[in-house]
This record gives sequence, structure tokens and C-alpha cells, in this order.
Amino acid sequence: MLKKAKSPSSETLKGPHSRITVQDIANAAKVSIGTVSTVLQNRHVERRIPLQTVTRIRETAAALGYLPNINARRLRSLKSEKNNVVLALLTSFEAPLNLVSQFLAELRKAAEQSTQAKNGISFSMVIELFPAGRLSEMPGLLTGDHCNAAIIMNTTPQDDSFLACNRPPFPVVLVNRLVQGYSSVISQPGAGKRALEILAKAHCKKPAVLRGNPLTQSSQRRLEAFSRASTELFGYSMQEIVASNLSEEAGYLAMRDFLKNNGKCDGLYVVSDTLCMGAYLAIREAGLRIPKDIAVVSVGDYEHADYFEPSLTTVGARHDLLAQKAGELLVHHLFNPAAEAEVAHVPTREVLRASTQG
Amino acid sequence: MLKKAKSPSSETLKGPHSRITVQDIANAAKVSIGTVSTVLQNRHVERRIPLQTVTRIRETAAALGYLPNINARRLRSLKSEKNNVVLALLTSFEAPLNLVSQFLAELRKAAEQSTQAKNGISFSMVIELFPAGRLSEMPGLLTGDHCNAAIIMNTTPQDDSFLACNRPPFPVVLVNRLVQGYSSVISQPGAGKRALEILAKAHCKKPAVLRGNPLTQSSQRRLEAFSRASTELFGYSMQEIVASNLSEEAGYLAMRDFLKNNGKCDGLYVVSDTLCMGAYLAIREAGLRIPKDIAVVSVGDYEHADYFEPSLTTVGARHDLLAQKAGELLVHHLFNPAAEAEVAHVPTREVLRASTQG
DNA sequence: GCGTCAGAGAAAAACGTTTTATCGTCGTGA
DNA sequence: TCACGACGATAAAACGTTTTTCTCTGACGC
Repeated sequence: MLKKAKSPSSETLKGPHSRITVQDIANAAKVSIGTVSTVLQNRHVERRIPLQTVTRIRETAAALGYLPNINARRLRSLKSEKNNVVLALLTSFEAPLNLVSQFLAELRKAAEQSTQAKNGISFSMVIELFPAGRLSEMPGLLTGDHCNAAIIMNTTPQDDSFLACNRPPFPVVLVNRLVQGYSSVISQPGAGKRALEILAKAHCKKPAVLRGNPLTQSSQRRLEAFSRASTELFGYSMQEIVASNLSEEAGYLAMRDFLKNNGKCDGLYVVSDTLCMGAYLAIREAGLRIPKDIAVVSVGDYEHADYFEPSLTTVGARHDLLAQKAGELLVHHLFNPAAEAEVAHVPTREVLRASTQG
Repeated sequence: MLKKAKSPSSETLKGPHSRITVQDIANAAKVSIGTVSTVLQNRHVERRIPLQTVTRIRETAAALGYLPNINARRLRSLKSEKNNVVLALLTSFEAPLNLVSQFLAELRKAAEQSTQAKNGISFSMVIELFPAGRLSEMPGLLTGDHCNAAIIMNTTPQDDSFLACNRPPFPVVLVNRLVQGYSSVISQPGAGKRALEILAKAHCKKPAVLRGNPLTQSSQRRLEAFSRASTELFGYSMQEIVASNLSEEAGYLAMRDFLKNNGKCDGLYVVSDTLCMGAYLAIREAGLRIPKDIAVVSVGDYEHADYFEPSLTTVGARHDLLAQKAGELLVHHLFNPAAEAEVAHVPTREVLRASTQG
């Protein structure tokens, strides 16, 4: 009802679902869009707009439910934002976020160090989340209108095959995933083998693994290495205990059921610290001792391992190096569009603690 | 060297630090910007651009180090992106991110439910991180060119006082902070009092708290309530053990030193589960038993409490409700610009476990 | 009566893209 | 010779802002 065409450039009636713009406010308040803009930015005092006009504009803006278009605003805004490059970190809602801030920090560091070379460029970084397995629905991924470069983490196999078929029009670095044609950072394989060796040194003969579902790509590699090493050393593969997801509770339930059904093992490799926390409880409840009855190795996802009772031996990724490498690689690709895809292997870290040492 | 003015609209020489645009590529490759644009979007086949031109454009783009301007691209892009509202979640680098995905998910839910009312609007959500205490340096916070609305979490007192003086030009909801003039969601006070009551019921006489540094606003409120309750019941306040930060290690060290110096307490309130993990180890190492020698209550930040040994009693925030309320409140403000600031108190959850029950 | 100045606002130029409409040119069949 | 389609590319409009420049009043001092 407040709307009324006035400016000749907007004679055409707007569609019903079209968003309110400064032009609409200007028409309704019978001023020009420049005036509306200054008022909405609270610069009316320096521009000497009388209070009456200010309140009129403010009221019509509120009445019309005006929401500024962020992209238009940024496009036109300060000089400092002019040379702005958007770096994104894409991860799934379901994955734990505790690592992503480290990745983001390293990415920023890498970007800013390179700034000195390509001076004048500023960086802004965002995290965007997608539902696991539905990376394909992420807006801007294929059109390239969300970021100039991205680190993608915590994808599912479904997401990976989507990426294999559809390449975003900007540099991408994957974390712990191997997809043809993409750069990625990846933990050195061999953690699985080392896990078995550690258990063997703790005099285990019947190894088992506890894993979540679905199996992440890196877990799968570790498991395969573990299995191969087991076959080599003992002549048989390990038992496999499958938890329904990656929570403590799932680990607890899976391990409890295994032990209840008279499952026997004297060495356990758990592919996530969170699962392991649940497994510890199940083992305690069954009256078994760590490491005397069952030695346990996990991966060191978190920094908790020292505080388990008994403290937990871990062989796993060095997230700090992964993050650093990922940041460097992405920035490298950002400024060297012709560079070949590159897979960086990052060494693992091994900390022997009480859970494998009698 | 490749650059050469051709189009009449860009006769003026560019400054040295000016970013490469499609115009520059067009000039260098001697084609029009429209052609460059179609090639860069890989639509050359449908537009029948010959391969030779395509490669020439691609090569000059790469040689010039072209990076598209994301904002310009989004501004001009698809209809679906036209009615796009940007919702942001601002948190500090230092704070654990494990909660933010829950907040983001709830925010999205709230936004999408409201979409049916305000139909035609799509939402995009981003997380942006700032160094704790330096929220003020976050670009776009005061100019409003980064988002249409934001949830701000994990601020320091310094950030709060900055916010108190400078109001961003978009709706804001704070989490667990009380700042004049802002809407916020906040855990019901009283968790601290309940913690003391639980300890008292476990026959404690000498309560202590273990806290991190700096003290977050919500921790401070809890501590004050705890102290008041202690004074009321016992006639004296609790002892205060201060850890240097919020890590497991800090908790361990602080608690170990306290016990080493003959500190005595029979009930411990720990304001973070992470700290508590360290405290558990220190208590074990000192040969003390939980809860017989020391009963322990913490806050339930994570979902670990069941898996502590012994399992950990918690009284703390219901993050699910906090997140839900925050999302709803922000969306409400987004579509009702005139609405008053509102503080939503969210009840706490109390789970009694073995660490307080002999 | 005339220059000057301040107030209030309009008009227009940018920002860097994408998209649409248009324009030559070249062969080719009638 | 003419109409015509295919080809290759260009010019120009749009996107929604912000910012700069300009215009039009009156009022005021001289």
C-alpha cells in the first residue's frame, strides 16, 4: 500500500516475490535512492538530511521489510574490500568441527604470508556446512560464486564421486580423501600397520578393530593396512566390530555386545577416540583390564589420550601438519592456476602410553 | 606487458595494485568482456567460440592471475540467488567449535521454517571466526556488508564492551552474554547453586571450584551463584583453583599443584568438562577416590560425562535449547526490525552420576 | 539588487560481473 | 543477385548498492 511508482526507471510493476530494494523505499518515501542509502547507513547527519526525512525513510524501510543485498553492498563498498579473495572451508554438518578452526587458522596464515608477494589482496574466510552426502546441493559449488578457493573436508563416498564427475571452477584441496584430479592432503598410510605392530609387541595374538559406520576413507585405508599386517604376522585377519556411528555411545554398545556374546580379543584398534571412550567403559564393565586383558590403540583425534584411564596409546594423523599443508597447497593453487594436482602425504604421530604397556 | 588499453571505457591506466578483471583479460586477449565471461564459465561450446579463442583467453587469464570477484558474480548470478539473505555465526578462533554446528543447524531450521511465511527468500549461512578479544577488527561488522544477521558466540569482556559501544547495523543475538541493548540467549542462572547443593548432599563440607582463565561470563555467573550458596549453607565461600586456560592439561596442572600444596577439599565444581578431564587424572595420581574423597560436579559441555571413570555428574546448559532459541530469536529480529531486544533464559539440565554418589 | 552560502536532495557514475540482443561476414543454394 | 543460416563476436543492459557531483531553493550580508 505504501508502494507507488515514481521514478521513471521503475515504472514496471514488481513481481510479488521480488525483494525490496532501496529503490522501493525511495519510491515509497518520495526521495531518491541516494538519500535512502545515506540514511540507512546513518550518515544522515553529515549529509544534513532533516530528521523528519530520516524517520520517514526509516519507517518505510521497516514497514517494507527491507533487507540489504549483501553482495551488492560489498561490491560497491570500501577500497579495502575491493581486492578481496574469499577462501572457504567446506565441511559436513555431521562431522566434528573441532579440527576445522585449526585448518582455518592455517589457511589464513598461508594466505597472509603470500600476501606479501601478491600485495594489496585481502582475504576473507568462511566456513560452510553441508549435510553429509549432499555436497552436490551446495549452492555456488559449480558456479563458483561463493568462493575463490576451498578446502573440502569430511566428505562421504557419495560426495567424492560427485566431485570426481563435477569439478568446481576454483582451486580445491581435499582432506584425507583421494579423488582423481584433485589436490589433497592425506595422512601417511601405515598408521594401521603400526597399530598392529604395537599390539603385537604388547603380546597380542587375537586382534580386533572397532570402527564406525559409515567407514571414512582414511579409516578404511588404516583398516586395510591393519588387516594386511595381521595376515602377514599371524596368518589371519582381525575381527571387526562395527559401531552404528561415531559416538561414544555407539562405541560402548558395539563393544559391550561383542564382549557379551563371548567375543574374545586381546588387542583392540579403535579408529576414533570418541568410539574408544565408549569402548573403555564396556571393557571396564566386563571386568577386563587394559592392557593386561586387552591392549588398546586409537588414533589421537583429540588431545584426550593422556587423560584416559589408563592413558591411551595413539597412532594417528598430525592434524597440525595436515592443516598447514592444506593451507599452503590451496594458496599455491590459488596463485598458480596452471599447477598440477598434488597429493601431500603427512607423517603420522605415534605416542605409546599405558594402554599398550603392561 | 600483455595489457593494452583497447576498450574506450578503460583508457585510464590502472593502478599497480588494482585487481585483474575480465576487462583486463578482454583487452589483453583482444576480445570483448562478454566473450571472456562465457569462456571462463565454460559455456564456450554453446556459444560457439572457437577453440583457439578459448585457449587464448584461458591462457591470458592464467597469465594475468585472474581471480573473479565473488560479490560481483553473486550479484549478477541466478534468480535463485537473487533473494538471498546471509546469516552468519561469529565465534572466536580460540573457543571450541563443537557447539557451533548445532547452532548453525538450528539457525537454518528456524530460517527455513519462516521462509514459508516470507516466501521466495533463500538463506545462506556462514561461520566467521575472529581472534578472541578482537571482534572489533572483524570486517563488515559495523558496515553491515558481510551478513544480514548474526549470532555472536564466545566473546570476551573486551568484545562485549566493544559491542556495547558499537551496534552493528543488523540484528544480532548473543549467546551466554548479557550486553545492554542486545538480544541474547542465556543459560538459566542457578546451575552454580545446584552444583553446590549436589555436593552438599554428597556430604561435602569443603567445596572448591576449578576454573579456567579468562573467566567466561557464564562461568562467572555460575561461580558467583556457587559462592553465594556456599556462604549461605556453610557460612564461608569456596576455595578457588585457577587453571591457565581451558585445556585438559591446564586442569591437570592446576589440580595437581593444589593437591601437592596440601590443598584440601572434599567437593569440586569444575566449570568445563575439558578441565575436568585433567582434574580427574590429578586426583587419581594423588591417590584420592572420587567420590569418596572428593565428589566432582561439572557442566556437561560435551557428551562425555557417562564415560568418565567414575561417570561424571553434570549440571549445565542445554545447548540444544540454547541453539534453538538463538535461531528463532535471530529470525524473529530479521523479519521484525522494530522488535525489542529480548533475553531468553534457557533451563539447565542436571544429571546425577557416580562422581557424586557414594 | 546581487553575489554567496547553506540546506536538502536528485542525478549519475561507478563496482565487476553475466546475459541478451545485435551485428557483420562468409559461404551457399535458389 | 538475393535471401539465409551459421559463425564469431560485440555492445549494452542489468544486478543493487554507495559515492560523488550537481542542482535548486531561500536566506543573508553588502
